[in-house]
Amino acid sequence: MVQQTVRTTQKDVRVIIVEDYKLTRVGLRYALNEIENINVIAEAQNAETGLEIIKKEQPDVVLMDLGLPGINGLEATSKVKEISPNTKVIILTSHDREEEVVASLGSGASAYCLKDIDPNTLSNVIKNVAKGACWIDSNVAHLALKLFPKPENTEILNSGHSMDVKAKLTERESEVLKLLVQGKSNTEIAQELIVSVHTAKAHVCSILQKLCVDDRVQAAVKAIKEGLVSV
Amino acid sequence: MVQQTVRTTQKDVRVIIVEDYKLTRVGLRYALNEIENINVIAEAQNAETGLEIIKKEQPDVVLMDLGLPGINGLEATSKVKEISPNTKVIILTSHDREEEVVASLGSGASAYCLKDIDPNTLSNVIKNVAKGACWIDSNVAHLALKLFPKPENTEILNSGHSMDVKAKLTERESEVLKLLVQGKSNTEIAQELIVSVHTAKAHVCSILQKLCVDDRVQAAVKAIKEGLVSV
DNA sequence: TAGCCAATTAGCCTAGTGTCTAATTTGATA
DNA sequence: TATCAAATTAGACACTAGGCTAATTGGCTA
Repeated sequence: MVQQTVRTTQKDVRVIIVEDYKLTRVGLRYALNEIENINVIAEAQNAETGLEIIKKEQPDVVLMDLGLPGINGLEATSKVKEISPNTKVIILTSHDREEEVVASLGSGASAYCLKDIDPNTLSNVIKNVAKGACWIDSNVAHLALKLFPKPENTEILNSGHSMDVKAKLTERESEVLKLLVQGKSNTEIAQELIVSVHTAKAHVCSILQKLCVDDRVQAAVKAIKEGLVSV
Repeated sequence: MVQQTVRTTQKDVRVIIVEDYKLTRVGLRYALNEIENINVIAEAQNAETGLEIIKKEQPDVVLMDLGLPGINGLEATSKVKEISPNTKVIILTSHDREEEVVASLGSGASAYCLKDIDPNTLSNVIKNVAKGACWIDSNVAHLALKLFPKPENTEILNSGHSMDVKAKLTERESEVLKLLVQGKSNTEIAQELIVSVHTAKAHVCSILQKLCVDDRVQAAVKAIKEGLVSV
């Protein structure tokens, strides 16, 4: 099978590899340098030296191992985004633990690949991530996707159907809920909305009833989980 | 440029297109049927008929437009995951609003593409999404990525460096925090851990101090935001 | 026009919260 | 061994929260 890709004016994606195992490093470099439009400009076997090079070179993409000695891949990823904000980070690891996937993306990574990825796919990922895309390996994607809040009441989006179970909050109640999630007390909410504490309490009370929860902590958690407020 | 892909034993990815504009539908079908290993088995111009076909055919992938008449693409995506859980949904739209991106992924979509995607990339996305991967278009990926909690204290993951600002929670405190986020009162926490209320309060108190917050609502919100607890 | 609902306010009462000081036990570390 | 941190418990105190009843106002609808 032959795929013809027409990319005439495309400039090279400049890549740096940070990986402690020499064998993997060399293998990666070899595989990627076969690919047109990808240029591995440097390698590092630990985060410290990797960060130095990245600061100097400001590459398009960094391939980052998670299990590095010293500063680990996660911390390194955060640092990369500090010292070279336009550089995209692709995590390349053999771990498939949920915490690591989520933490990686939270640290600023744009992609998460397991090491058994085929080189062809990896090269496509590199090119697309360089442009800003996000990619998560098929073996762990579900772990990341389940984090997104289910839109049960995003009024803007649904066409008036469904909206079944939960009674909609009034506009005022939504305002109160937002402040509640910010950790404001009833007194603070009252001050912010320029109403009496009694009013604030009344709103909170009906929010609790509508969300079917017992107290404001549960209300806050539910609001975040279901995307009722923008976190 | 020529990419050689070795996929001898790969079976076809069965695709259904749900899109109201005939022109786009036909164009998509034409473009995708050019690609090896992708087989567009049906089209629908609205969600209702699309869902019927999907229920019957149980395809590998659905290409879903967001702006459908009647049931919209988001609701349709949720329904797809109900009637055919193994079918992956790729959102194909021209919208780039944050709410829609997040709501799509929350509704069960595995990928979000803008309509100006090049067919070659789309075909790669289809094949990889069919295997379980997640893909987000370069123009909107940042909107989704910023949702992931920044891991400021994921002990398991960091190598002992940094850990600067916030004091680590003890094991017991983490347990308490977890219950707190579930909306449990101090009394309930005490019962669950088989300790006195005083103990529970003591733990909560030190959690508040370590997280630098004033009350348990803020603690819960912070815990969720920073991924200190699995939601 | 009558009725309903959102929003507002008030008082009251019980239960829960957060802070403080103080003390004991246990396991790990220097 | 001496010391330290974590976990535990207690009492007390000032607030805060949540539930209840009740009343007023303004806007929308049957």
